[in-house]
Amino acid sequence: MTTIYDVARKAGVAPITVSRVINQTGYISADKRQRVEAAVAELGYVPNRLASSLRSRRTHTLALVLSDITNPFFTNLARGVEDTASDAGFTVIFCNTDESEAEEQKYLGVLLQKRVDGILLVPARSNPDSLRMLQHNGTPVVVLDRRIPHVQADVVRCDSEDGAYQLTRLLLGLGHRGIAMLTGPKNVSTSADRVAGYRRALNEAGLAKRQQMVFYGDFRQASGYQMAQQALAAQPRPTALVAANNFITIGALKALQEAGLRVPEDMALVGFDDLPPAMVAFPFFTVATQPSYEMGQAGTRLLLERLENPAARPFQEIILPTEVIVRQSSGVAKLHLS
Amino acid sequence: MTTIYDVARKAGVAPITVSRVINQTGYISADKRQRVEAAVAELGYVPNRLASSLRSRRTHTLALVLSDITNPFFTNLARGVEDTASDAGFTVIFCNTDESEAEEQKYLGVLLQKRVDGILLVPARSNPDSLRMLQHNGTPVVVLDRRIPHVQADVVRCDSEDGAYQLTRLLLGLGHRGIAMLTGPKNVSTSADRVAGYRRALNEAGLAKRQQMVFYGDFRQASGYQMAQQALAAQPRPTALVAANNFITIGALKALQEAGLRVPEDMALVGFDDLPPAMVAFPFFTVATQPSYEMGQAGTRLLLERLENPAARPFQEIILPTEVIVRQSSGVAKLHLS
DNA sequence: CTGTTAGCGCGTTCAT
DNA sequence: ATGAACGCGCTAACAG
Repeated sequence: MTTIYDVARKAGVAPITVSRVINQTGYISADKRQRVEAAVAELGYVPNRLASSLRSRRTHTLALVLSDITNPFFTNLARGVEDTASDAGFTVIFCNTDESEAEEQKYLGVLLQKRVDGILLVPARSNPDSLRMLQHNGTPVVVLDRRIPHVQADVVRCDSEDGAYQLTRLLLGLGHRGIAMLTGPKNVSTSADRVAGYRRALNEAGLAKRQQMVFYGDFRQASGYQMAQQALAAQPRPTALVAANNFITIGALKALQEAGLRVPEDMALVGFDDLPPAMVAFPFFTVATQPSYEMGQAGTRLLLERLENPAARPFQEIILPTEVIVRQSSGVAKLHLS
Repeated sequence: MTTIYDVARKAGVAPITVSRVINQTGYISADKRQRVEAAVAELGYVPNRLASSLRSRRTHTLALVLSDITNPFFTNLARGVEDTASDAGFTVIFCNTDESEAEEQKYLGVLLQKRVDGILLVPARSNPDSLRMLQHNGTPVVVLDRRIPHVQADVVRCDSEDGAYQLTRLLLGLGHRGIAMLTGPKNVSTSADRVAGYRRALNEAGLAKRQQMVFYGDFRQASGYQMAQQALAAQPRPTALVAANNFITIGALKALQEAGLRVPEDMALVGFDDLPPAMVAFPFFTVATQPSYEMGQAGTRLLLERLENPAARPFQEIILPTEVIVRQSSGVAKLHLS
């Protein structure tokens, strides 16, 4: 493998001069620069970033740790991260935790060993251990999508509470009084915040706690299916469902279809997260949509700033707005029809 | 930052012994192993893989270079890669080329500098330059999803020709004679192979070349939309469309809807690539589906084998089968109805 | 089973 | 504007 020394010899300069040309650092005379560049081309020299990173303590690598890249919400987020990082000359390592804290720990350990410059973390749980470990280690982190209570950190997330509040208000406005919430794990902030928004809307509408129905599961389709079945078995049976993410929404729809119920005629169904237009043949669901690409973008920018200037500014929390898109699945006013 | 020397001093052993404990290489007495592990824990030592990779010439990192992770086909493929790599102790760097050869070149250059152990490449074009460059450099590569003509390499892909053949046969069997193909770029093998399968089916049915209609675009929704409009303007107007991927299919559907045409009554529509069940409210499209997760899995296994044992076996080409799933969008027999 | 020596390829630091 | 010397942290190679 050819090294900086081979290039230096061929160009008749010192190795450090080659280094300076490659990294565009310091001033080099046009003459020597050209000789170096010629030698690089001739030898097909490929700089070894392992060695340079070891010496300079910068890897120009970020990591994105998330639950499941298979979910379009996270795919878009990942794309936002990658585009932004790439523009700044960084590459990105992706890690899927599948919402497992053990996987998360394992990956974070590996990433620290690889000395990534910074980490974008969608925490598997509200447990602060992982984040504390990273902060203790000194690796810059930005938390994405979710909060971790009682810990100071840079965070970029959406307003889950407000999104759920709006969705629930919409259903209330359509005359529904029996509204059930199908959500993810209790100790994931998005899950908890969406429940909170749901409860606030019902409380404001004067519906007491015993008229509030919350089902906890996880963020996958199978769970949505099961929770919807539970909701159908409840007495009194709800007339509307709020699903805490896209996969839960689809799972719930399947359960309703199997039960022979029409949406929205027999049961209204709304949910969090929209699907990209390029994936949907028949847009149907009323949703609270989150700007996932922008979230990845903003998080990466924040992280890159931190790298430039560690501890230059206090921790920041960026909260992006959710937007409700009304389609068919929420139905039209029931009171007036009946 | 604490190093292997700090650990060695604290444990009263030589640095190399620490190295052996950490990497589980060679035999170490239980006594020393425990002392080392205690020292590691006490100091919170995190091995520097930059240094170890520099020395050992292995980074335990793979790269996946693909066109767009936002497409569920590639997302699943990526997940197959990540799961397999992770199980083997490798991390994965993802790169989106957006089908641009320039982006591809740029990324490959960076990856070589980072000394990734191997590369999984979905080539942007059939152009062999990138692959040749990697092979010349000596970095193991596995080509995924697409062929690169006239170059020897490990390849894992699906049988695009056969999938398109089957889809077209299905339409022929339903009585269609005016069948148009909406495909991607001419110089991407999946695009070309699907055209070939389409033509073979039509040829076998005795439909001459002038009765074959092929529209070339790219693999995105907007392109599908435009190609469908062109197909609608053709004389005679086709009665069925074959789309070369999922995004083209959706784009085509939108164009048909805008033109006031019903699918499948006024126009049959079939395509390549299914969407994951968790994303689809109403399964509608008749498709040729590819096992994308398995493709990522198989490709990664092949690559890992190569790393273990460079040049131990000849290049391999694994061709996975496509499967046709019949749903509504292809319609039922027209001849019998009319 | 354990240790010694040396060097992977580069950039920091200091000098001129 | 350019260079010399050194070390980043680790493991290959060899010795015992």
